[in-house]
Amino acid sequence: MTDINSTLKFIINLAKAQTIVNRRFDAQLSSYGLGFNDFVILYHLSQAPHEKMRRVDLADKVGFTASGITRMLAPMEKIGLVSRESNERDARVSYVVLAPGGKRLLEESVKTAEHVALDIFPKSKTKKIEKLPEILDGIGGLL
Amino acid sequence: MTDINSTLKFIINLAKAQTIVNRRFDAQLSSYGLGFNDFVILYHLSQAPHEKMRRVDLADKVGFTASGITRMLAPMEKIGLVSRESNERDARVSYVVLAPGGKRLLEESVKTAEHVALDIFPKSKTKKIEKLPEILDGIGGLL
DNA sequence: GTAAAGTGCTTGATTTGTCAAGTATTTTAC
DNA sequence: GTAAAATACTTGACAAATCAAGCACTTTAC
Repeated sequence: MTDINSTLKFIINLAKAQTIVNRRFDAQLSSYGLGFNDFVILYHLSQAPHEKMRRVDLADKVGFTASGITRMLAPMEKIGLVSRESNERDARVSYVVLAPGGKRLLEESVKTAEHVALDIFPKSKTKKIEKLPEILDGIGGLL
Repeated sequence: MTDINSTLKFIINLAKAQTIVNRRFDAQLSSYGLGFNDFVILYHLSQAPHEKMRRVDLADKVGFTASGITRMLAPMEKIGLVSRESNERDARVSYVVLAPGGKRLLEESVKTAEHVALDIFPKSKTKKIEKLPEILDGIGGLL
């Protein structure tokens, strides 16, 4: 019967919740040609100063590896959602810039995304959720 | 600057937390030859009556598709962690049974898994965590 | 100033899991 | 009792993301 502590149980639940949430977003956002992660990338870019970020920093924000970011960005670049800019001081870095197409698409899709979010966590739970960030905090930074 | 509601922000954080947590478990459990999801499967089987489940029910518990379960179980079956049993009444179903090897490995790895969990969410947060299941509840059932 | 270490990014090989479709069986409804 | 719908599972084709390795450039330390 092997039982486990409540923290581990919580993490198992989190994992399950996550796969379900992800599927739901992907389904709803697919009409814009976006996956959940694409949406998240566009969102983070929109928050960054000058709407651009180093790829490494973006990876860190999203919680992916650098290589994952390279792979995700390639098609987004091809269809004009993001573009590339270099740094004069440091030839190693290349910025990802939110391109006009990406900005437009983000604006179009944000309502849908918010709707899906509220559909998953109904308003009644919103208050509780606002207290949660402190719990997730230790893991890897938020926002 | 496109801002989004707090529920959507929470979900974005959840996703990030999840990928980080997952990587951490995989890293620690790899010494047992297990991934996080393998561990979760063994755990669910250990909880089930007679330590067996229909594949469909297991998929549901873990939050995967039926096909995902088929794929994950194949190698576990090969190395003797789980085995297969059929149902006399219904020839469509095949049970997944926790095999002795799987039971042993679960017992061996559970301490490590709990340790990782507490490492991620320190004891100080355990009390708060215990209130969380009700929030995740709407998503897809727990435990 | 130059060798060693560190950083930023990309690429090949692989793993993990999805979706859509297919097979086999069982249940429903008439 | 039989046709249609539903259920359980598997499979081929693919998508998404990892890791390990490599390349290019920069920083550190001597």
